Amino acid sequence: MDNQQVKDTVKQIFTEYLTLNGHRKTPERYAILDTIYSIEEHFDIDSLYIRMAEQENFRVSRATLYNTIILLINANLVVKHQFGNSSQYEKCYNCETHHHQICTQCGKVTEFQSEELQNAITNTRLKNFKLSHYSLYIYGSCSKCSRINKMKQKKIHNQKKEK
Amino acid sequence: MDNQQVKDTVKQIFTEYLTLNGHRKTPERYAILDTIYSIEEHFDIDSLYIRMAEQENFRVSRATLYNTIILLINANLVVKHQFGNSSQYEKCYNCETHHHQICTQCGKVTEFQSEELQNAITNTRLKNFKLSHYSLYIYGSCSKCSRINKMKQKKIHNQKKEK
DNA sequence: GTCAGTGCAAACTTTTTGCAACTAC
DNA sequence: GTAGTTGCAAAAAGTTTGCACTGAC
Repeated sequence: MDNQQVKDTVKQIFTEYLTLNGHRKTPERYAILDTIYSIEEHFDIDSLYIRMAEQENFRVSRATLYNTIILLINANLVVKHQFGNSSQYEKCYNCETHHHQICTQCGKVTEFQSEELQNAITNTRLKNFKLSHYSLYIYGSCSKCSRINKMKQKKIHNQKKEK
Repeated sequence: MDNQQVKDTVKQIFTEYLTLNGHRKTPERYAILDTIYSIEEHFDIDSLYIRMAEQENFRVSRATLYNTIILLINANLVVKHQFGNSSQYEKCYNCETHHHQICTQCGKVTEFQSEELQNAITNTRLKNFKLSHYSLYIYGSCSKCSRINKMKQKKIHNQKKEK
């Protein structure tokens, strides 16, 4: 499925969702959906706001962005993440399930896929709970920060030797 | 290990951490650690603040709570979670690893354990990344909200029949 | 005695809310 | 026409920061 096909499909899904729930089909809502499905990474409300204004030339208020994002989450077209200071969002239709690695030192977030993990999680039997989606955040040190740490430790080691 | 033993041990660990990193051993820091290890569930800064003031009779400023929590996270004695609006924290020494179920409708958070899942995650080979800890958040509907949803759907179904 | 740590208030950031104007239905 | 949406600005909520004072070392 190419990008335009995905955009058309999610537009359809969103339209159905809006109709079913008695919400109006405003140009703002479709413009926001379209922009989100042009973004490949995570984004927060502020960067979405700026992107829409600068790249798409479409001014919407932040309040509308917050409102619309909630609808999109309920329609299962967007997922919300909470690492760092502000909430991060991500399109989720037709996207591979992925997991997140978060470096606790530099804050860098990278993604990785693992079918095994995915299966292990979705096959877990949950008591009194109906799974809809999940987020796995793995915290630790990225290669860059690990290297810096090693160098620091070496430095301390050498200083002790000098004494 | 009973509760007091755990408290003593984490106090030791914290003392080591403070010494090693050239931080001072203030009464505030130990009072905060002690309070946190009296709390069984998740908590946020505000509820910790209130609990310390009301139950422990120990006034600390919120700023100090934020500062100290960072030290405790670095000392691996507390973990930070981010669901809902404010950051949630949790003691983590001598605690079973657990995973979180979050109801997307009522926001209720419950915990569950699964060794299989735990093993699947910790055994995952990560590229260029050194795991220190992780968080798994499973979103969906709790039994209560699932029941409400079913009733709603039934109602809609019946209404259609009437027409 | 010195400087890290604390308390307080102000500042800042992110998100929510109230209200008038607008527009999809 | 009407009620759901939008934009704006103000408010709220959570967190960080600057500064004077305190107390651990």
